[in-house]
This record gives sequence, C-alpha cells and structure tokens, in this order.
Amino acid sequence: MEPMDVPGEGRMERKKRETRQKIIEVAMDLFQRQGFNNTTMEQIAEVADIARKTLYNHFPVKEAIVDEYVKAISKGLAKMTFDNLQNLPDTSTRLIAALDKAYEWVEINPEITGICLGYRLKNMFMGPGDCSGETATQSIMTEIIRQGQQAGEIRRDVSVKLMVEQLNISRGVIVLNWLKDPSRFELRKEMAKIVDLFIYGAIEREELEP
Amino acid sequence: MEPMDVPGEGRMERKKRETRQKIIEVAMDLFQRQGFNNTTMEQIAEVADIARKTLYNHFPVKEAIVDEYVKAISKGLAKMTFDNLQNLPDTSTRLIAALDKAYEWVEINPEITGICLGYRLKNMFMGPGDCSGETATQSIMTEIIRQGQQAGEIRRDVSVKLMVEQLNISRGVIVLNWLKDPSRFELRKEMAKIVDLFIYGAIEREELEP
DNA sequence: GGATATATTATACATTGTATAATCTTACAT
DNA sequence: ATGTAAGATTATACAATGTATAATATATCC
Repeated sequence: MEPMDVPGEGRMERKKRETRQKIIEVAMDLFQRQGFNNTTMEQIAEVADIARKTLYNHFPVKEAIVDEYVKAISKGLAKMTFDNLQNLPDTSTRLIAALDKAYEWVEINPEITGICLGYRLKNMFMGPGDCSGETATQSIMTEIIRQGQQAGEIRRDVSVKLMVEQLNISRGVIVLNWLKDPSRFELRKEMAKIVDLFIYGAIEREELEP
Repeated sequence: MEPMDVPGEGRMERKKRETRQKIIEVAMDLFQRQGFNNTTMEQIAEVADIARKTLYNHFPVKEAIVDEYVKAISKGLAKMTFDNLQNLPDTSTRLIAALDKAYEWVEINPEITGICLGYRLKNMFMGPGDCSGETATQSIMTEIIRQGQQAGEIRRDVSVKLMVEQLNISRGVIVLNWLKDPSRFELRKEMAKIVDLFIYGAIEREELEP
C-alpha cells in the first residue's frame, strides 16, 4: 500500500495518487476501529486533511473505498495462488483451491467483505456499463475455465464469460449467506458444494461404475 | 390492487392497509410518469396526502414500494402459470416455461424490474435475516425442483433451497444484464442457456447416441 | 367512559451526494 | 521564464435521504 514510485508519472499524477492512498489508509483504519457505519465521509476527510468534496472526487460513495482496498489485497493473493494451481488434476479441484485461498482472507475480514460484495453486486446492475473492473479472482476463474475447455473437460457451447459470471455470483451469494450467520455452516464445505453443482449440474447422474 | 375487504379485520388495520395501497398507487403512477429517480419521497407523501414520516413508517426506502408492487403482480402471474406446467415433460422445460411467463412482464416494464431486482439483491445480503420474503416465482421454482427430485431427475444430495437460491440469482443477473443493453441479446434465449447450464452443469458430456 | 395501544403527525437533525464557481498547482509551449 | 491551459482542490450551498423524539389523533378493549 506504500506510495511507491511509478516511472512515467508527473508530480501531479503522483500527488493525486498519494492523496488517494492516504484516503484509503485513513478510511480503512477508521473502519476497523469504529466500524464502517459509524464512520462518516466528513470524518474521513477531516482525518485525511482534505476537503469533503475532494474525497467525493476520488470516491463517489463510501463503499468505493473499501472496494479499491479489497481489489489491491485480492490482487496480491491472486499472484501467490495462481502458480500452485497447475499441479492439480482437474477443473473442479482447481476452482476449489483458488476459492479456498480467497476465503482464508474473507473469514478474517467479514465486515469488509460484506461491504465490498454488496457494493460490487449493486454496481454490477445499477452501475454503468464498465464491465472492465474484473476482480483478480475472476480472472483466475476465467483462466481455469478456459483451460478446462481446452482439456475437453468443460463444455464449449457456453461462453467462458457467462460461466465465470455465474460462478462468481454464486460464490458471492454463498459468502454473504455465511456472513449473515457464520455459525450455520462451514464456508469451505458450502463452496465445494457450489463448485460441484456448477460443474456437474442439478441433474441426477447414473453411476457408471457401481 | 383495490382495497378489497378482508374478513377478520378491524377498522384500524383496514385503514392502515388502505393508506398503504394508496401510497403504492400514487407512487407507481408518479414513477411511470416522471421516472423513479425524479420522484422524491416528499412528493409521494404530498400527493398521497400523508406526512413524510408516515410514508417512511410504511416503506423504509423508496425501492420498497416498487418491491411490494411487483410482489403483487408476480403473485397474480404465478397463479395463472402454475397449472399449465404439469403437462410439460421434464424439469428443464418446466423451468423455462415458468420463467418465460415472468419475462413477458419484465420486457414490458424494464425500469421497474431493474429497481426491484437491485433492491432485492441488496436486501438478500445487507438486509436482516428474514428470508421469509419468498417471491412467487421462487416458490414455483421450488415446486418444480422438488417434483424433479421425486421423479429421480434431479439430484438429492443438494438441498432444494440451495438450488432455488442459485437459480434465482442466476436469472436475476441475466435479467439485469439484459436491462443494461436489451439490444445485445434475447432474454429468452439467454434464459434457456442458464437453465441448461444449471441442469446439466459446465461439464462436457459424451454423446451417448451419435 | 376511560385506559391502552397504535397510527399518524410536526419538528429537528445528521448524513449523503451533487452543483457551482473560485483558487491553487502543475504541465507545457513559446 | 513566463504566461496559459488543464486539472486538482477547495468553500459554499443545496436537495434529498433516513432517523429520532415527542405530541396528537384514532381505534380497541374493559
């Protein structure tokens, strides 16, 4: 999260990026200490020592701060995860492994996760058509599915994009259900169920080898 | 939508229900004429001739009005739909038929649909744990899946509740994607794809009869 | 009729998010 | 270097949301 140097960057762009970073630092600290709902944009602006309007220039709503923070975290995790996946035998296993990694973090940061997921879902619908903002986890899933297709394991008559979108929303719902009542079920087990349902479908399969 | 009589109901309960109905009528009319975003709670209260606070007592947020309206519509449609399903041969066909019926209405009322879906999704997550508010379409889907299980067509190792939840969210996403750019694809075709993906999964099936 | 519960109301308030125009800083070309 | 254009920050004002509190009206029940 440090404001490290970026080569082709003027003073202006750098300063803007620095205040952006500062906002995120300050805000996340306040969120952790007093909770998300008890922290106002006013307060964030004050602690970050900028005008409220400047804060709104960077982040149109409070949730957007959390979103950007989580994106960075997620990006870091993804890099670590991806290499380990190649050893695994099939698509199902790879998907579960990829998601498990992400959920270690989720389990530790439930509130942030909830805020972030809610915001992303809302944006997926109401937001503008910028589907550009792909999550790191999403691009990993895309890669896994594509590999599965090439290996002849995953069907080709449905686009990768659609499948990833569906799987992504499915896992979102599961996480949010878990957040509402963590004691009710184990996140990983539920996740494995979802992946299985996604891959094999709802149809009853006849056992080929009894 | 008329305030028809309900047998065991006192004057007080009736009056409350009547103002509730009036709010919905007035609000929906305003929404249709000037758009959802251009209509304020203030204005709704004024036209309905009640205090703003009373309005908030009935509906905590503007979206809730739309939600209740749509619930009523949906209930009406569901009743008409259900009987026709029994003639259809399998789960897949039944699901597609049930959803197609609902989407006739969706295609005519895109704005309302968008508001309503966004609200429901937000509530599914952030809202309180009252999963009681089951949609009419959801209960139809529940019934279809259950029948499928009994016929040995649908797997039994995953709960009906989970499957309906997943399918429901899937169709929600599809509709919202369609709303963002109706010209991009046909809603029904996309819906059939989703149902197929839900039933048969993402796995590549070997053709048994070539 | 009077006590009690509930719906409605008036009022005030903190917060959100937007709009406008002024001010300051950087970038760039002459 | 200097003036100008672009863009970032700011002060200020505003409409609207959603909540809290206490007062008032209305219905219900004994």
